[in-house]
Amino acid sequence: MAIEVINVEKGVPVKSWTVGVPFEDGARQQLKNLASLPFIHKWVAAMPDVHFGKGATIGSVIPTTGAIIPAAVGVDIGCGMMAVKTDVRADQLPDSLKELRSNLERAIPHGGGKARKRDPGAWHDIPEDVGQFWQQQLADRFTVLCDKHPVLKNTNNVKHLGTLGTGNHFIEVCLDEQDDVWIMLHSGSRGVGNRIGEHFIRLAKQEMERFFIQLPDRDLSYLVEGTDYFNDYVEAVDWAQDFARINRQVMMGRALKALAVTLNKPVIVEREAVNCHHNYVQKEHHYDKNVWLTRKGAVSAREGQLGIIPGSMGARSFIVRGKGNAESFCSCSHGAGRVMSRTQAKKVVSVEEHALATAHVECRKDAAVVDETPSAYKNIDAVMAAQSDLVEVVHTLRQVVCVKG
DNA sequence: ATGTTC
Repeated sequence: MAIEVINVEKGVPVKSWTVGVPFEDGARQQLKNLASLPFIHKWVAAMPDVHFGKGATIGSVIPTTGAIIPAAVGVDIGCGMMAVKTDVRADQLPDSLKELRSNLERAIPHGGGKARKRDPGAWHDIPEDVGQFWQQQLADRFTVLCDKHPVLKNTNNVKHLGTLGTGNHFIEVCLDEQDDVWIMLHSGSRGVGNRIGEHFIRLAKQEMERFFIQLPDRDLSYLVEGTDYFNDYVEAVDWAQDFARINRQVMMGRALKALAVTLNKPVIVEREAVNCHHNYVQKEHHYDKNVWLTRKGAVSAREGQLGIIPGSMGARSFIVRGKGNAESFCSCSHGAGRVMSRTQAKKVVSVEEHALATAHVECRKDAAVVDETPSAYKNIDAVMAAQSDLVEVVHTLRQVVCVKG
């Protein structure tokens, strides 16, 4: 399998799994900027869905030693996917999927802004299961974080645990090649993760000024290992990643319940759930060194490890198994990758075109979701072909219901 | 992506 190598003057190379999936010059420059930093271990890896993003390129894998770039992790800390296979078969689903969609929409707070003015996509009263998860796994550590960083206090935190959010966050009902029914969802650490991200991005920028460090891009501001801010960030980011994982777990429980209520029968989960981040940083070992591995829009793909690569609304999604490709730092893409921005998509694609492209899916087809239309994304088949040495496809899923945030 | 807001 061919990869593209971009050599960077006074920096490490960029190794890019983008043969057959061209990407824009802006993203290329961002990758070069990253590769020019003095603390990158070996090289920067770019996945086939790579595209321009704030801070660092979406679809990049960044191994660092002695520093972390908070803006490379971004503000949607721990954003990722969860999927389960159920014992339900396609022919057991009702002819009209409208009721299933509305049951899912009722079971899981979603959306924001005008849709719910007082409590945008949040719990009004905290359900018991949510309260328990919070108390058992998140509450104490959050108190510690707030003591050191009071700016984290006035956030929605527990009120957002088990809620979907907005934008490209979604819940889907899909069918695999044997017509077995899956539930798949995409969400992150919501408002509180966002606050953590923004806070430490600001601190990193301040640190750069304090030490007179010049960078090709202020969004590459970093925290230095050993400093208090670094230690606090590692704690906070780890907490937000747990919040995101639990968030998806809570929603999955509720989605399965909504499916059971709709079918008026118990629903059994047939295979172990896959729950993977695609926007995160953690300690990993690569090429004889312990490094901080930032995956911004990339999924871990160690040998045998299962991951989820969603296509766009109306396209197919994939359950994949990692091949443990060392050169990619054991990673793969996190989706199809955008070819146009949200604003551009809304300008270029009509509501009618969007409705046509998603005709086979029970989903919203109004102007507000046109930015998620399939033609705003790269061709998922080309993206999968470009990473055939990173993952193998275990299941190909097609959506039948999609709830957008 | 989020929260707030014009």
